[in-house]
Amino acid sequence: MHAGRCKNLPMPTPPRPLPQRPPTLRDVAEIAQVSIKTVSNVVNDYPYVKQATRDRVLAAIAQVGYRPQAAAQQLRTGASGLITLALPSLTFTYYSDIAQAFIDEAQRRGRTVVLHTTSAGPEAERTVLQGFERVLGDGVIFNPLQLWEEELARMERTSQPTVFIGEHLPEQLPRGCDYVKIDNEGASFEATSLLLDQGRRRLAFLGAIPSAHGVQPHSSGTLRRDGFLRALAAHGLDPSAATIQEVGDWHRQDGADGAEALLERLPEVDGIVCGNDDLAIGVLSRLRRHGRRVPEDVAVIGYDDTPDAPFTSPPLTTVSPDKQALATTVLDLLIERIGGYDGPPRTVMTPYDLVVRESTALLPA
Amino acid sequence: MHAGRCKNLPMPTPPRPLPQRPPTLRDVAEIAQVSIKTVSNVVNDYPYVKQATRDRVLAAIAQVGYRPQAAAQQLRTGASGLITLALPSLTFTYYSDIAQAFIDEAQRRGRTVVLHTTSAGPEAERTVLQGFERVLGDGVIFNPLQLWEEELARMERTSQPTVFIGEHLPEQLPRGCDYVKIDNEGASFEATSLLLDQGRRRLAFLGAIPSAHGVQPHSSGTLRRDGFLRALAAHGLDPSAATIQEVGDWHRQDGADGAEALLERLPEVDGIVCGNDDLAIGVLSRLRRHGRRVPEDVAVIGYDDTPDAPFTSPPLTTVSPDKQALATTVLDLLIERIGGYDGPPRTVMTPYDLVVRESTALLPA
DNA sequence: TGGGATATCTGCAACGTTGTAGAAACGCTC
DNA sequence: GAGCGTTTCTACAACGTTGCAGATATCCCA
Repeated sequence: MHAGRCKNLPMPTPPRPLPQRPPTLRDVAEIAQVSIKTVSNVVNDYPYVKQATRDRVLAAIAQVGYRPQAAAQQLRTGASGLITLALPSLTFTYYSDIAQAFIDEAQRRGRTVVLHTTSAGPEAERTVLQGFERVLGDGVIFNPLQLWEEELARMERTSQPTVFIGEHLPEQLPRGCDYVKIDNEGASFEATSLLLDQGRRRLAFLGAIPSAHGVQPHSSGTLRRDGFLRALAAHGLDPSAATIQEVGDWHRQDGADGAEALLERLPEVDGIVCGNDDLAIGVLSRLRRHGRRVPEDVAVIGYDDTPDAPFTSPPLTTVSPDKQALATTVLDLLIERIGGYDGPPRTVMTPYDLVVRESTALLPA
Repeated sequence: MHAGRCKNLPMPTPPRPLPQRPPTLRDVAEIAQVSIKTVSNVVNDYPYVKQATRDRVLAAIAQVGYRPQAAAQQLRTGASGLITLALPSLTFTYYSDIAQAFIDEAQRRGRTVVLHTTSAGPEAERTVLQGFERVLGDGVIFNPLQLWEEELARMERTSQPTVFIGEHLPEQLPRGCDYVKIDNEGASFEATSLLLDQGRRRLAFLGAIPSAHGVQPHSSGTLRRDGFLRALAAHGLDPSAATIQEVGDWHRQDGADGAEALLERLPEVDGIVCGNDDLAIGVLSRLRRHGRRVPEDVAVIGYDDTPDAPFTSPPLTTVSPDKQALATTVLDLLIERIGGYDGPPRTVMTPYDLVVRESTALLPA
């Protein structure tokens, strides 16, 4: 609360408190008695530097603790080494798993991941598409959930190199991007067939999301449901009579709520194919509460093979996408685009496995 | 394999293929017929710009899709708006939860999170301490696991503004950092007391990690164990006779393995306090396999209140750290330091709750 | 001994932005 | 209509780095 200001006192070099700028090439150069450029050459392993000079420079670097400033490098070279990963939310185990896979794989390639989450909704996703408020990273890995297909289809080209992951993107993608997906429909078909082959006939799919405003959120739900229906048809059942249980979202709690509703609609259900593992975990908790035995009375299948799956009660049969392969493929494509490749959009399918655990054990009968 | 080089052909402006640089202030200025600085003034809401000029500039900005380049801003101003979050691994639900909390809170403050994971070991943690290879963000939030206390104590000051979270940091911290912690010991005391008050007497703590090379990894385990032991003593039991079950790490699988070992050592166990929820989930799965009923035969308590906890079988009693409070507190401190504050290290304790669920239900007796 | 290649080092300019200082135009008062 | 303050705009420099084009010095071979 010191109101008065000393207007005329000439402050001799106001001692800048903390923001003591980190050492620069200039500082190193001064100590090593060489030009700035030579220091730069040493840092960048330019071969034509005498060993003696190199040693002197390296010593100076160590002495002042020099580290290159990413901002200046980026300004000069146009590349930041940053990759933006835009996911719905880390509170879904599936996404935190793939986030880790991407971080590891990026670190392995000398790149750093900037994480952005879009659980806020379509507004947040649109921000991602438009390239954020500031030009920051070299490219984006983007898993949209709520994005209107038409919106994406309208774009002529993405604002920066982009690789989409997830589901339900339009056939016709803008220029400047690629798309890596997982065969949801096929995986769901395979999972459902497993139950049908066991003789179970009163199956339900849990995980459809009612579409609001024409938005199709979690459209992986749609694909997985389609695979479910196709499997029914392939086994001679009538898909139009199938039980499709809607849920509010894809968290554990939604699975629990959905299970309550389902048990009311179809008390004799003997197999539930869930949209993901989190839903399945909620389902298991409610089946237990209602005294249904798994797998004796009801079989349950999840999707994602989250780290939880082997430890649920009983351990959960689930579709396991190859997250490592996903990360590798995506980064290959993205870095190629960052490097200047500008061919037409490419679509790549990555593999999955059906991991069979006790929640779908064969009936002793 | 085109070996020959055309030395003398003067290439007239080689058409740079993709890396078409994004529009700059200069481009906008040209279109709007004003100086670069005026565009900058408009972008930064400098008040002394005529409305007509402002409109013209805004139109030009929209026309070319101008977005400021973070790198140039950082170079000029010295601040990037980036905050580095260094965590062990997102595959622990606890860490992915707090990562999300930090991302949200940072987004709310107009800052972006760079995520770095250090599961690779002490080497990776040392890199964080040294400020990484390049100067990138404005500050770090760092949850070390394996860092030698002495190593940190030896530092005079951190290489950039830092807030530590987690456990077992030295009393004497370097300059330039703060420390936000959770009262692990107290929480564990309270959790253990809950079981003792129910009359359970053959308790075990599961989650100690054998220390290798003098390193004290997961030292939260130590604190939580200490609280456990203190509770025993406070209830008139002999802490030196307590059962402490070691585990290899703190994943679900380690909980499962630890439970197997524990059941062999102390078959009559009637209460297990686990180092975290993931361990508890593994424990529950093995108790079930061995036919032990929870909570009738054995009560189980976890730590972290991960999203799994309400959905385990039975739902898990657990200590719930206030992640939102953690994120808020940490960012407050960090941003204050980034802003130039350079006072001595501060230590802040954030609150927790004991969430009682069925895994510790009272015995009907 | 000359000529060309090779090795080692340097200065300059530019990347896009913003702080500073100041020029120019305007409006007001006496 | 001179003087002064306010509004509006601009030029310049600098942040730290690297590509480019050279300047020397050194070496090898004819």
